[in-house]
Parts: sequence; structure tokens; C-alpha cells
Amino acid sequence: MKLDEAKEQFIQAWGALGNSWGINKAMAQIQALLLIAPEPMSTEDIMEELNISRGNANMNIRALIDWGIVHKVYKAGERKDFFTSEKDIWELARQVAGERKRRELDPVLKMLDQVARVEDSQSKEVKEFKKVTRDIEKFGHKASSTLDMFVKADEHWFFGLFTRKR
Amino acid sequence: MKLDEAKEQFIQAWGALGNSWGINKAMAQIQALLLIAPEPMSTEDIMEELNISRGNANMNIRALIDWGIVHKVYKAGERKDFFTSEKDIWELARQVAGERKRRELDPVLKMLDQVARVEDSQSKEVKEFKKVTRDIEKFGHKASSTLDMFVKADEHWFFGLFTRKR
DNA sequence: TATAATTTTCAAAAAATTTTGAAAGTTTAG
DNA sequence: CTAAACTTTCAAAATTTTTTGAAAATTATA
Repeated sequence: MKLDEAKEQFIQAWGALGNSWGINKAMAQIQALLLIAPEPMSTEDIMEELNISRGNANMNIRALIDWGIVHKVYKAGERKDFFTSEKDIWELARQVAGERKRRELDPVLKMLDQVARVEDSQSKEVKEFKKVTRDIEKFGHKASSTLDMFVKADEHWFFGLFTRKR
Repeated sequence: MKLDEAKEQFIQAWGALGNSWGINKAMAQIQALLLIAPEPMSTEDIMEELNISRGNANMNIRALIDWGIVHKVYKAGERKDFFTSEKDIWELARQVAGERKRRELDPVLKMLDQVARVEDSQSKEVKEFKKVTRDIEKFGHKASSTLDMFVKADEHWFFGLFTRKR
């Protein structure tokens, strides 16, 4: 297999994966491209490789920077901005996990705390509602602290947990 | 807070959450609704509560059944189909984790195996490509077996891992 | 078997999301 | 300061996804 073909396949698949995780295709593809690029790339390089417009490239690069997984790089003697991706996959996973927790799990926990204030009643409806939301809240808190651990932990220790004999 | 208001908030939030995980709003909302419903609901009940069309309700109910988190229930003396959601949050999480692994992680691992066959070369490009894809593959395999464990494990044991003193 | 109830399908419409590209804004070099 | 290089913005266009609703298919009842 030729490099170009392999690259193409990798970038395509990464885009599709992003898609099923609520991340837009261009954003995922830019990240994939930067991941396998041995040198930082400029916006123009990215536009060309992925055949996307300047606006699109610019917006999604910024989103990736927002996520903390792509960084601006200063290149001596160059006026343009260059970008690289975080290359350490473990670090990448931690960053993404931390951001998603903050953006998604935390708000849900807040919502659950809110709806816990539903007025008490003997009705089956209220009882079931309270039961389920309380269960989700409990689960959510456990997931939250597990994620905090994941985000702070070291890869070896973390995955070690699951392979250790017991 | 009144039940209706709390329900509304819960269903809304669940829909939004689904959205950022690549699950369409109606699907997530139907699941939310069934989750807090004390009794199985018919397609019509669901259509009415969520203000969605019959086709929409039908398709998304089937998708949820496909995911293994909603079940058809037979109700004596009734001709219609009724549906319930899996109510055990841990079980729900396991089911979803297992499905997503199968649908998303496994294909990515297959793709990585494919692109590993890129022809060797001394070029920086090929070296970086191989390095990154190999790293992702390694990480992916660890994640895969961790997920297998999660899917088979018991809640208490699993979360216990993270709170135990060490 | 005929018919009424219910579910499924799917083309078309609506809605949501993504992308474009050109104009406006900003920064840097001379 | 001026002009060129570069980045950002955002309304409009394109694309993708979701939803609708009515017809077709299926299933159960009498």
C-alpha cells in the first residue's frame, strides 16, 4: 500500500469516527492529518490536503485548539501560523475525556440536581421519576470521579488495573 | 417543581446529550421518556408526549431496540405493541458501551491493521505515519480489552477499582 | 375470508449542520 | 505610515440529517 492511499484511508476513517461522536468531519480530519504530519502545517497546507475552504479550515483549527489537542507553533522566519496535534495518544485521550466531562457530564449532573426538586407525591409517576433520576445521578457521580482519575492517571497504572491478576 | 416541568427538563437534557454523542434527538428523547415511565408505553403514547410523527417514533423505537436498550412488551388484551427501556443504569451503560465498541472501535482497529501495510521507506512521512498508527493501534487494543472487561464486569467491582486505597 | 387495527416504509419536505468565499480585520515588515 | 501577508468573520449556499405523513404491508379479529 502506498502512503497516500494509507493516509487517505486513515483520514477518512477518523472523520467517520468523529462523526459518530458528534464531532464534525472536517474537524476530525484536520486532527487526523496533523496527527500523522511529521512537521507542523499551515492553514494553506491543510486546505490543500483536505480540499476545504479557508473559512472551514480556520474555524475547525480553532475548535481543535479550544479542545486543547492542537497547538499553534511558531516557525522562525515564517509569518504564517503553523499547527501540530498532540501526538501522545494517551494524552490526547485524557484531554478529550476531560473536556467532554466538563462540557457534557457536568451539565447533566447539574440538571439532575435541579429535577431532584420535583415535588414529592405518592403517584407512581413521581416515584419512578425520582428513582430513575437518583440512579442516574449516582452513576453519574461515580463516572465523574472515575474520569477525574483517568484524567490525572498515568497510562500504565490505569490500564494496569484491568490486566492485573486478582 | 412540578413533575411535568421536571420531566420536560430531563427529556430535553437527555436529547441534547444524545446529540453530542451522535445520537439523534428523537431517539434519545424516546429513551429518556421510557426510562422514567412507570409503565410500558405504546407508539401513540410516545408520539403524543414528544410531539413527533408516527414514522419518526417507529424508526427510532426500532433503532433503540437494535441497540438493545428498549424492549417490546406484550400487554394482555392489547393489540398494540408496548415498549419499556432497560431501567438499570449500569446495564444500560454496559449495553451502550458494548454496542459502540462493536460498531466503532472494532472497525477502526481493522482499518489500522490495513494501513499498517503501507510500504516501508526511510521518508519522515512514512516513519511518522507508522509510528502514530501503531501507537493508536496499541491504545485501541487496550481500550478494547478494558471495554470487554467493563461489559462483563459488575458495577461494584468496576467502580471499586478506582476508590480502593492503594 | 373480509375487514379493521396496527406497523412499516420511504419519497418528499423541513430542519439542522457544515461549508464556502469574499470582505473586513489584524499584524508585520519595510 | 503603508502595503502586503495573513487571519477572522459571517451571510448565503450546499449538504446532510431528520421528520413527516400517507400509502403499502402486515397482523389480528370476527
